[in-house]
Amino acid sequence: MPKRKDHDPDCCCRKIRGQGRRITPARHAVLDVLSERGEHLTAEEVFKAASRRYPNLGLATVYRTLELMTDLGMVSKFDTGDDKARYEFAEGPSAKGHHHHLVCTSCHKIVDYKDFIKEETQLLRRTEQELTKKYGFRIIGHVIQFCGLCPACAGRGQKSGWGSREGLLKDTRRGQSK
Amino acid sequence: MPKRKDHDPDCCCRKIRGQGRRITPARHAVLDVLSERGEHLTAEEVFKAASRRYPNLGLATVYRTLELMTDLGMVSKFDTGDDKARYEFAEGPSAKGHHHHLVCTSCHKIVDYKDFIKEETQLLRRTEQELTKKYGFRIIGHVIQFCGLCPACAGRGQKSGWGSREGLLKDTRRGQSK
DNA sequence: ATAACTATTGAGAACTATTCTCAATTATAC
DNA sequence: GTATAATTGAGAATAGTTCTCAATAGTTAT
Ligand SMILES: [Mn+2]
Ligand SMILES: [Mn+2]
Ligand SMILES: [Zn+2]
Ligand SMILES: [Zn+2]
Repeated sequence: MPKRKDHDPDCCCRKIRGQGRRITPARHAVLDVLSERGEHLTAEEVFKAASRRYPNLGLATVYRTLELMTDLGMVSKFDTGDDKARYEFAEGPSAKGHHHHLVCTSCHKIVDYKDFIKEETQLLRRTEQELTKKYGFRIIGHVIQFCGLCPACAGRGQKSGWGSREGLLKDTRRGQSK
Repeated sequence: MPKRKDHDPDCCCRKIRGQGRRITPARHAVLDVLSERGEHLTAEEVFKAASRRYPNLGLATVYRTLELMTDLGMVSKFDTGDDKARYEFAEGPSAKGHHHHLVCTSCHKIVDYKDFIKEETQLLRRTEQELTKKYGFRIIGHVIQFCGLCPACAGRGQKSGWGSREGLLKDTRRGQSK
């Protein structure tokens, strides 16, 4: 049996409506995919999956819908360093609640974690206040992400794109590695 | 008088040499710009500035050099959500030491901050250990970034690209705003 | 239900930061 | 100096995302 949709249509629709915005099949399809097909999806992945359900969906519409959802706070958009934005539900029953990401800079595997989230949240709140007072920013969110090598990639010394260190360097020189 | 170069050529050169790598004028030019011209520079900005010094520098070379420096850990690369990677010195006299960023999602102003860095570092270290134990990742680095609206942008309700919330929504509809 | 209004859509073109290709150059070791 | 292979510049190529625009279809008022 198919996974159940649990994005709570009523709640979502209520949020989407407003400012003259409309509920459309394309938007439903995107929401459905996001709630059924796990998380950390790229726009392309959302597009492929949602197209099955709603065959003449356009890729541009997926981008537009994801942007809207993000702006509404229903979806969170993030980037793991592979030049493809990723999206996941930020609220509603299928959302995992507030969590952060551990990313493999080599294969781009993403792990959700909540360890120390309590402490983090506390520290973040204090930091936010300090930053607001000091710099006058109206703080809206934060990005916390650890990067490293997953067990598989750590095994054979992989090159990591982000913040890698000597010893893990890609060999960019010509010639065949004898 | 011009700002002094303070990227400590000896230290840098020592790091660059190795694995058969070479010191070249192009690499020097990039290093110089990075150490003299402040931080948070895009590749294009580095290119323009470095070209003045070394007129037939190629943009591709700048990208290659910045990637190398990043891999060597001399430079840190980050992204503020405007689809342009930014670079800054990570170590050496001109580096500001470990700090994090506060980013305006509207005008992309970047503020360095060190508030609570001590506490953050402590928490991060504990979290890293926990994550390593639990998921087997070899952790290499982290990204911590607050996003919000700078005083100027907060003034007139700007749209923020990342994690914005209702009330700050861009009006995407057609027609002229009466 | 019907009509009017206008937000939304799909298709493809356009955009743009970054990477790739390759012959020519040049830093380095001997 | 010579030999070797790393590096370079120029431009082409790539790829994720945004834009354009005529056509379509939610929504609201009638
Ligand atoms: Mn997640
Ligand atoms: Mn900085
Ligand atoms: Zn991996
Ligand atoms: Zn701003």
